[in-house]
Amino acid sequence: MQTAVATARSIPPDASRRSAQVIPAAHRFVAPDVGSLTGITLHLDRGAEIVAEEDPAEYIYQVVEGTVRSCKLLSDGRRQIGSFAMAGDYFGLEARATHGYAAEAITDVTLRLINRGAAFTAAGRDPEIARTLWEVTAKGLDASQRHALLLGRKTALEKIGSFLHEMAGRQGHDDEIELPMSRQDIADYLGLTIETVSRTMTQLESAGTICLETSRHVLLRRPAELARLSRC
Amino acid sequence: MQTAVATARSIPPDASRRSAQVIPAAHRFVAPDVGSLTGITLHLDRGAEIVAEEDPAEYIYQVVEGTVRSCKLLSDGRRQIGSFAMAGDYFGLEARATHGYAAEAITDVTLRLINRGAAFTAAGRDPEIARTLWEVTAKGLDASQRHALLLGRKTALEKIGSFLHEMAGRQGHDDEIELPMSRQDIADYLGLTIETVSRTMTQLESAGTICLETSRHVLLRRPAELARLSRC
DNA sequence: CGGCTCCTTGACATCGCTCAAGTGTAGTGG
DNA sequence: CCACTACACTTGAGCGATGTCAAGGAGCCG
Repeated sequence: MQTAVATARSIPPDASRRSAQVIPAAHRFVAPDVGSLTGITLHLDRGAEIVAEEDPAEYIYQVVEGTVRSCKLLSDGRRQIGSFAMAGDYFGLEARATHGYAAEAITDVTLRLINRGAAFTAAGRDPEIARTLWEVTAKGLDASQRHALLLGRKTALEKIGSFLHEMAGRQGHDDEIELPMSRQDIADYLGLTIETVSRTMTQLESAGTICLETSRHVLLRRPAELARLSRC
Repeated sequence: MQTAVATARSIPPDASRRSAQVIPAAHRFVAPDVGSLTGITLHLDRGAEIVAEEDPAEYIYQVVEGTVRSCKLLSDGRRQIGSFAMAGDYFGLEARATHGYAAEAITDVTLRLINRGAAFTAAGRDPEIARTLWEVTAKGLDASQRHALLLGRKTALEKIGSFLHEMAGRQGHDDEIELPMSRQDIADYLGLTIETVSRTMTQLESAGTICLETSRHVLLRRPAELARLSRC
């Protein structure tokens, strides 16, 4: 296995949306590994663009450490973040030969790159690898559909509640979250504006549901309340 | 291959949201077939619930004729339709052993059922089947992420424009659409209310972009304008 | 013709957005 | 260590797109 350090492409000038903090602790849930496929390990700085929309899909990526956002843009700059990939998560695994969304490092990240062609060849030989590729994709689809329900039908309060609940689950803590992403990223993930995110967080704090130790460090005073807000 | 006619489960009492019209003409784009896997063919009446949320995932379904909606519900009845499955499309192919969404027949439908276990077994033997299963899932993921961008960041006008543009593409016509679904279904697909859907359609008609022959039969006067509204 | 639905339209309310300050907070250089 | 800068975040005021509530029209079927 090779190792490399790179800065990749530089940040697009418009991206006044970088994040600014600590890498979250190791996560409890780690996706299954794509069998014996080795890959290149890559370290990237926060803000690096990993793939751009419509880039040829050369690699499948697995996050080793750090957080990556996958997003789509409208021509006027409106942005929708489809998912945050954290330790163990895969991204860049798609049907078409080009990426359908951009991927950017929110924190400094360590990635494992798997050649797309090699992965497909291996999947053709080994049913277990094929099954894992499919499962990774199917879980992404499930998550995306749950996210669509949130975007289309939940209120701002429910969106923030669901988000905090989701992050707590992913970080494996019941009562404490470290947010690696900015308010702007949260807004673009939830289909809100940055102001509404901020106001709604404040509202949850006033209600005693959470405590904002710092803007990126959140204590969950009443996790059950967040679970209720995120419930279907 | 067996054939059967059934009425399946009856419509939940709350579902005052049935659709009421003609099956669209055959579609131009037909998804690849899952190899040699035969299955049961099933005819269902409009309104039939094909699978409920959290039902055990026994089958993978392919639509032969008609239209199916996949949707998720919040406990208070708010609904989000994730996708409409039309001739050739698959649904019910998921990572978990239970369905993540309900599927309901919008029109009378003909379905091909493929036993989930049998499909996975076949995929374990035949890499081409495995690849097809993955591709179907990956395309669903891609569609779901484009849909998330629409739900999170587009205006009502852009949502309706994108929807009409999408339907025109799927039906293979440039200037005419037959909508198999109700205004309520469209609203639940786009994250709007039925009134906003109706008003926005009227607005597009006043602007000369479309012509509502009947509420379900739409002529596209300026397809380029719809393409512009749906553009990224 | 009567009774359903489905759809459209109007009047009004409201949630979340826009615009605009103002307040941290981290990083940098003297 | 402090001053300065640059972001990131919060808060307020006002507005507007979309939702809510209510009524009426249109098509379909018995």
